[in-house]
Amino acid sequence: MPKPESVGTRAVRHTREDVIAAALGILDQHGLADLTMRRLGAMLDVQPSALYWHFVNKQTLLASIADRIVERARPIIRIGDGWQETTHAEAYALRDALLAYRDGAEVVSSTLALGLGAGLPLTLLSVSIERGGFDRRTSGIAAAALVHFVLGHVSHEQQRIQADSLGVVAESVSTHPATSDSAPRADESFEFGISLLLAGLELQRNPAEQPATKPA
Amino acid sequence: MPKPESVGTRAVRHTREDVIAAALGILDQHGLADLTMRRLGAMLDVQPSALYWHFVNKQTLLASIADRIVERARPIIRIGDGWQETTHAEAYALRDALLAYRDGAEVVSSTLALGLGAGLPLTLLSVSIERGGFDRRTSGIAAAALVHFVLGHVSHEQQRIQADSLGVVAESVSTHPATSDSAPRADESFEFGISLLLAGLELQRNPAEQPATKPA
DNA sequence: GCGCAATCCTGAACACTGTTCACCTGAACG
DNA sequence: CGTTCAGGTGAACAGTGTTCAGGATTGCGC
Repeated sequence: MPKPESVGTRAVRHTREDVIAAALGILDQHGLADLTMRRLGAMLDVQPSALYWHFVNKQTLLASIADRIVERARPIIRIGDGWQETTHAEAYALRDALLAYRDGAEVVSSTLALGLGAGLPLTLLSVSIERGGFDRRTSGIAAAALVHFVLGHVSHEQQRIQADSLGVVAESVSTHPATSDSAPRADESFEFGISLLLAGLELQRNPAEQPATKPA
Repeated sequence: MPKPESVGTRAVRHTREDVIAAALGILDQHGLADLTMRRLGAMLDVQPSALYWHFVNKQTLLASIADRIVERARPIIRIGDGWQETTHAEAYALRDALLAYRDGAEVVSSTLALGLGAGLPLTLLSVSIERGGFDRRTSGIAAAALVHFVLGHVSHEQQRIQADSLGVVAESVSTHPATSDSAPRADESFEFGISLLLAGLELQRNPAEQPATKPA
C-alpha cells in the first residue's frame, strides 16, 4: 500500500516520457500559449518545480516536444521513386507531422531557430536531395530552403485554422490584400511552393535553354 | 520653442512615434527578449502603464515596429529590369531590412503570423511577380512562398549572428550535421534559395521539355 | 530483513512579466 | 475663466519561469 488515500489517481511517480506525453496533450488541446509549467504540473498532479527534475528548462522541454512531433514524419516512399518524388513525399510528411499537433509548426520553428533540436527533417531532406546527384553542400542549402518554406507555410496555415475555429469575425480582412481575392486552398498553395523549389532544383542540375529574362 | 525642457531630462511628453523609436532602439541594442514594457517605460522616463495610452497591447506595439522595419525595404530597381530582376531585388531589400535590426526577422515573422500587419512585402512581391504574366492568385502564392523562405532564412541567420557574438562555444555543434561540413555563407545560401524559387517560377510559365524524373 | 543511494517530489519563495484602473497633470483653446 | 484632451502616475492583479532546501519513495546490495 503505497498510499491509502482512496482509489483515486494519486502518488504515481512520473518519468521524463510521461511529462512529454502530458505536454503534448496540453499542446494539442489548448495550444502553445496554455502550455505552462504550472498547468503541466497540475495535469500530472505534481508541483511545477517537480518538472525541473526532468528538464533543466522549459526550452529543453519544448525541444523534446519538437523532436517528438518531427519524429512522426514518416514519408511514404515507393521503391521506384526518384529523388524528386522522395523529397516531395518527405516535405509532405513533415507538413503532416506539424499539422498533427496544434501549434506544431511554431514549436518546431522556435526550437529549430534556437538550434536546440528538431534537425531531423533537415537531415532527411538533405539526404534525399543528395540522391539527385547534388553535392552535400547544395543539398544542405536546398533542404534548409525547403524546411523554411514548410515551417512558414504550416505556421500560417495553423494560425488560420485556429482563427477560423474561433468566432470568424471580419472575413474580408482575414488575409492580406495581396492574397485575399480568390483565396487559395492551403494544400494547393503548399504543393505550389514545393513544386517551385523542386523544379528550380531540377533546372539547376540540368540548365536547359532558358528563355531570355525579359521576353514581354 | 515647444519644448523648454529646462536642463535636465524631465517631463517631456511623448507621442506614439517616440515610443516606436525608443522600442526600435531597445530592440536593436538588446534584442527582442529585453524589449519589455517596463524597460521601454524606463527609457522614456515614464511609467509602464503610460505606454498603454499609445498602444492597447504589446502586440500592436510590436506590429507597428514590424511595419516600421519592413517599410525600409526599398529595392534598387533599374528601369529596364524584368520581373525576375525586380522580384530578386525586392527579396534582397526585404532581407536587408530585416537584418537592419536585431531580431528583425523574428519580430516581423510573429507579427505576420498573427495577421496584425507587416503585409507590405507580400504585396510588393506579389505585384512584381504579376509583371511576369502570372495571374493574381499564382503571384500571391509565390510571393508567400518567397516571404516564408526569406523570413525563415534571416531568422536563422540572425540567430547565428547573435550566437557568434556571444562566447563561441562548441563550434562543431553550432549547426546541424546535415549542413555542418563546409558550412555555406549566408549570402550564398540566400541567393541559392531565391534563385530556386525564381527559376521554378520561370519554368512553370514556360514548361520546356523537362528531362525524366529518374535519369540516373 | 537493514541501509544506502538514486529518484522523484514538496512548498515556499524570488524576480519577473503584461495589463488594468482610478486618479492626476498640464498645456491649448475659445 | 473653464473645459477639453493628450499624456502620465502609482499601485495593484494575476500570471509567468525558476530556484532551493528539504522530504518521501523506490530499488539494490548485503
